Amino acid sequence: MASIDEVARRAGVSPITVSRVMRNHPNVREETRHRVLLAVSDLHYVPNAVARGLKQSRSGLVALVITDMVDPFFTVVTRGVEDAVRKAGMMLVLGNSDNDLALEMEYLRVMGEHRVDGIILLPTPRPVDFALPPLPRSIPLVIIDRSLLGVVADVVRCDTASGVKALCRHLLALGHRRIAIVGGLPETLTWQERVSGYQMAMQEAGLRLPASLVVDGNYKADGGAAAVRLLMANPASARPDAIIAAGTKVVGGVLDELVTLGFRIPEDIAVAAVDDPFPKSKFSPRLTVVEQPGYDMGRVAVEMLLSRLPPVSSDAPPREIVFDTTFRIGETCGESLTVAPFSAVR
Amino acid sequence: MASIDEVARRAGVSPITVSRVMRNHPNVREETRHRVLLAVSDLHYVPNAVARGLKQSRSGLVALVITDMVDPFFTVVTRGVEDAVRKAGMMLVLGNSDNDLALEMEYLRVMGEHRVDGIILLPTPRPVDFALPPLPRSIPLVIIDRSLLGVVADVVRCDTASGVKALCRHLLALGHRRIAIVGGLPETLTWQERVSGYQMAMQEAGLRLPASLVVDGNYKADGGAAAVRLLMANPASARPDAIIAAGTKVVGGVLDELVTLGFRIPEDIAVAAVDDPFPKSKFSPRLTVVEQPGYDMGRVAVEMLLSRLPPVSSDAPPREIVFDTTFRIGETCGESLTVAPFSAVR
DNA sequence: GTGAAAGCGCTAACAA
DNA sequence: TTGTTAGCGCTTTCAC
Repeated sequence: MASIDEVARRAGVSPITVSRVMRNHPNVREETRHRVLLAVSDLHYVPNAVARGLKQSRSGLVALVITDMVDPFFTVVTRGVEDAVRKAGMMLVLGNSDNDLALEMEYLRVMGEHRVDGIILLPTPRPVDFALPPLPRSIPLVIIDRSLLGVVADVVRCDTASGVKALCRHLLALGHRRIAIVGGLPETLTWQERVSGYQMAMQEAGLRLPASLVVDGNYKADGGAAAVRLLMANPASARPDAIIAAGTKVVGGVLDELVTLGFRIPEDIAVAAVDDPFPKSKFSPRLTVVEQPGYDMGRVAVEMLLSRLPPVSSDAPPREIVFDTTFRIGETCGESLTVAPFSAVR
Repeated sequence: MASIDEVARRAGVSPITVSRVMRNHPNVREETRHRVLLAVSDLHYVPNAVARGLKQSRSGLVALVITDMVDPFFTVVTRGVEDAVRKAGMMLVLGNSDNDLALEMEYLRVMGEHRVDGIILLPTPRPVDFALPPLPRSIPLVIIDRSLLGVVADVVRCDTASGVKALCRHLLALGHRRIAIVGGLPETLTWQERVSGYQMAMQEAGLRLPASLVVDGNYKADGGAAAVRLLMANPASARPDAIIAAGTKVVGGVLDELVTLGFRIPEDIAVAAVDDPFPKSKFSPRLTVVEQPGYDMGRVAVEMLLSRLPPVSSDAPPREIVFDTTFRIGETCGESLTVAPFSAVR
């Protein structure tokens, strides 16, 4: 593998001149530039970004540590991050923590060893008093989706409290009264936020619902299914007439379990969700959802990160950017029983 | 940011001793090790993987250049790759080429500059005679999902020809005769393979179907929708009675467009697909599909790559590992008209 | 417009 | 068991 010295020798110049040519430095005579480029192509020279990174103390890498990129919402967040990172001329290093705090810490450590220029973190749930170990060179950190108490970092998140509130109002307007909300992970602010949106809407409607209609989970499908079994085991009068699922995976478990138990949607029970596991699909079931703008959240997280990096290197106090959800009416709450866009299963 | 020299000074040893401690080299006295670790923790020392990489000519990075990680099949491939890379103690660098050949080349170049230890490539379609530019240090390359003519590399792919053949047999057994296959991208071997599986099944059944039942696309939703419009614009007798969609995105467009045009599935027309956009879902529409084992394909691609890296560094001739598809019967081909697991839309 | 010298932080090879 | 020397490939600084 040819190095800059070999190129320099072949072109009859010094290494620094080759360096200047490779970086399009203006102060190079046209004829010299030409000779250098010839040698570069002769030797198939490819600059070594590792050596450059060592010298310049910048790796050109941005890390994304996320819980699970397979969750449709996070997939889109990741894509938004990747596109923005590429447009900034950098590369994305990816790690899935799988909601494992130890693994997340391990990733942060290794990302630190690799001297990534910045880290975007979608944190796994943790004890509230859990401190983030110091990152090398105090690498800039942007937290996405969830907040982390006691950590100095920019935050990009979405106001799902309002979203869930809107969802509840919609369900109430449709005549539903015993509304349940299920599947979020205790200790996460996102779940607390969604529950509080739910409670605000109930209070506003003057309803006092039993706490048993709020069922914790783990943001996964099995938690949604378990919640359904729990709720629907009640006598008919004590069952919910609507269920709000806290996330994309949860809603899958909820729907599956309701189907398994023989309940019809929306005739027997309405279902709504935060985020759509089947975005862009026109066919059944078209879920009624509030959606977070995952792609833009990823994009903006990168922008915030870049503003903390040279040549900008803002040291302004941490900012928090809060997106709004989008409300999209589907068919799982009974709004459009007269429409039959899909008849696959009869 | 503390360097190894500062740690050495503080611990009263030489830098190489610190290096030995950090890498758990055996030849260090317990007492010395202790002193070093103390200094490490005092100074919050984090080894610099960039410097180490420069010295050792290994970056500890594996690149995945993929067309679009948002496609559910590729999402899972990516996850399989990431898990395997992490287990090997390395990091994943990710790039989405978006089926843009120039962007793919650009990614390969930059990955080369960063001296990634290996590259896993899910190639974007290209002219058959398109040559891959040389990678620096001849970085080991594993090609996944598609093959690339004229490139020396290991390949991991899936026998979708057999899968599609099985799908056709199934449709034929159910009484369908005018079977169409739609949505693959011309010039890709995957599409040629799927069409050939289709043709084998038809031949086997003694059917001679018009070539117009094979409709090219771009592996995206709009291509599937366009194919449906084209096919269903025919008089009823010339329309297909079954459509096989070539991929996860295509089947979305196919279903949507059929619904929009007012066709019922499966009463009016059967639909089947290669890969399931809604994996693991029990509710409607449960698609009849053949599935590729994306996670394992990603995992095995990494294993093949590792076998080309030190300390193994096999230089055996290129290998090709071919997975089988899994056949899963759903409800979109009319197999279970009597079952009604989901009634969201009536 | 071009180059010489020095050093980023680390580790391989060899020496003690 | 520990240290010395040298150098990975690049760019910064300063000189010419």
